[in-house]
Amino acid sequence: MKQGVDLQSLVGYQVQRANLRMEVDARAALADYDLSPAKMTALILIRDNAGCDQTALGRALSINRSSAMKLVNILVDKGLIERRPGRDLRTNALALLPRGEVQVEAMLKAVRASDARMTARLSAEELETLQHLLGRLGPVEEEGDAE
Amino acid sequence: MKQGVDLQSLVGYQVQRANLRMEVDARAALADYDLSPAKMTALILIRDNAGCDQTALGRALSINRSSAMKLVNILVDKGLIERRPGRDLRTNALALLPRGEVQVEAMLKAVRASDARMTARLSAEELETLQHLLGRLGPVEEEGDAE
DNA sequence: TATTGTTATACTCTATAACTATA
DNA sequence: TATAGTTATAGAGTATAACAATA
Repeated sequence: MKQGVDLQSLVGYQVQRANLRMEVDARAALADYDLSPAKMTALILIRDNAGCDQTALGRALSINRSSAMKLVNILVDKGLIERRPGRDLRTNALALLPRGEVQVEAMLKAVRASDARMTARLSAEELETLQHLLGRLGPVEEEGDAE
Repeated sequence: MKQGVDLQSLVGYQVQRANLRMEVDARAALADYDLSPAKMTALILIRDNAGCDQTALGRALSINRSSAMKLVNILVDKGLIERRPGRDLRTNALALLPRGEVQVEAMLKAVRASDARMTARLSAEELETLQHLLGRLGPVEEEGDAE
């Protein structure tokens, strides 16, 4: 199937295809844990930001409050995290439970192996370049864009 | 919200975040057309592979026959493509209609502008490097992997 | 007034399973 | 037997809208 110059020349398309390949492999690496890569990310964020609330978690994942709620419910039901009293009566403080810590470590091991295999064709220097360039993809504020 | 070294060091995570940023912007750029970036991709593939069947289109998009069916139905309903008799009686030959051609051109213009804005921080050389590195992300066949 | 959590509902995208017609 | 299209159904992930409690 021809892809043509129109698709090939779009960086967004290339990023999307690369992401799909990476994600499929990472998902397979996590199959034993019944958690998607995104849910592993949530666990790591909760671990590294102990006591954060659901809304902040959602912001970090680029999902809204309601979606974050659903995600947190799933992780709570699996016994990986816990809702504790937060900084005021509206707010939860999310905490990773011991079982969650163990699971995060195991999942990270599996995902790191996937990541290493998928990036094996790149040298250490190329990897650093790739990460640097990816980090610079983003909107550039235009003339009238500031408020 | 701290992201921590565990996430930062995963190339898959960086690709996913970059893809999300690119996709949000491209989707916004296509808002006038009521078609997602993926549907635009489908139109381009049909245009550049006139007469292809649904299964081949699905393969190119990494979706299965059934999902490709749904996608094709939507594009047909919008009057952008057409199912024509294929190479045998089982098969459709997909064809972009004149209205679809006009629409693809307009959408490409919008998406190219989005892509240009999102990559504006990178030089031409850096862009080429990025595309090259992205293209090399993928599984490396291991010892016992061949059949 | 603004924010957090919550619930109900709906939409998009994809998948599986089964069927029909054709090869 | 295998393949293409089709249909019904289901699941994951996300969103919007509304509400209660709290700030």
